Amino acid sequence: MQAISNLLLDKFHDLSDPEFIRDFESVAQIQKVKQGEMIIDYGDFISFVPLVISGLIKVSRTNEEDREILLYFLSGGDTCASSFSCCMIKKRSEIQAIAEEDSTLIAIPMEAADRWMSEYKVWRDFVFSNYDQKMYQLIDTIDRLAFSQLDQKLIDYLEDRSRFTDDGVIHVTHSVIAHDLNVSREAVSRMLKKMENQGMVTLERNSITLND
DNA sequence: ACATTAAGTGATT
DNA sequence: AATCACTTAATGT
Repeated sequence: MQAISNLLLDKFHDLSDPEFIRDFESVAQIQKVKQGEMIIDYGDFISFVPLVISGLIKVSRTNEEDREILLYFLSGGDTCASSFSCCMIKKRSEIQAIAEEDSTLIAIPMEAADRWMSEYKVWRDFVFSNYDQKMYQLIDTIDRLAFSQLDQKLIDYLEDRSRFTDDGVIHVTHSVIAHDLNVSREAVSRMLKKMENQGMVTLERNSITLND
């Protein structure tokens, strides 16, 4: 039980309250997910709040016309903002979370996450600041979908994703990008080629490097 | 060696 | 910019 709180403190420094940690240890569960694994699907009843320790999670939503839109990514130190609201009002999930890489999560039972809101200031602050942060990311996403042309969308997308790598190499195929941005694969390939000619990126099979 | 998948390209709408 | 048809290159079995 020592290990799990170390994981917590390593990625979530804001939650370092001794009393909280003790309570946390009694309910938290480590959950490992493999790349491509569906963590939350539409209509799932969410019974826990996930805290992401490592890896990368893609949170997205698909509309009636089967178009998937990317909402945001979660990496170490993040939590799923919409899972809170989902839990609190006992609603089924409106979104989908898929592991983009092998990832490690800590699952907090909804009952505890709820109770902590009134018991621990560190937890409450953490939840709200995270919610706020994710809201801004969502606004960015909306801007991107509504107003940007493909070149800008691509740059934003790549910058967004490169924040989650330490060597600047993004492991992704053109068709995955195309899918995330709701454009054709050919358009992505052509645009990336242009960007490569301008020296902005370096292209390899299955990976893209963003050059400042 | 062969099949599959990723990426590049030109033509058409 | 999307779709189609096709080519080329890399990777897996």
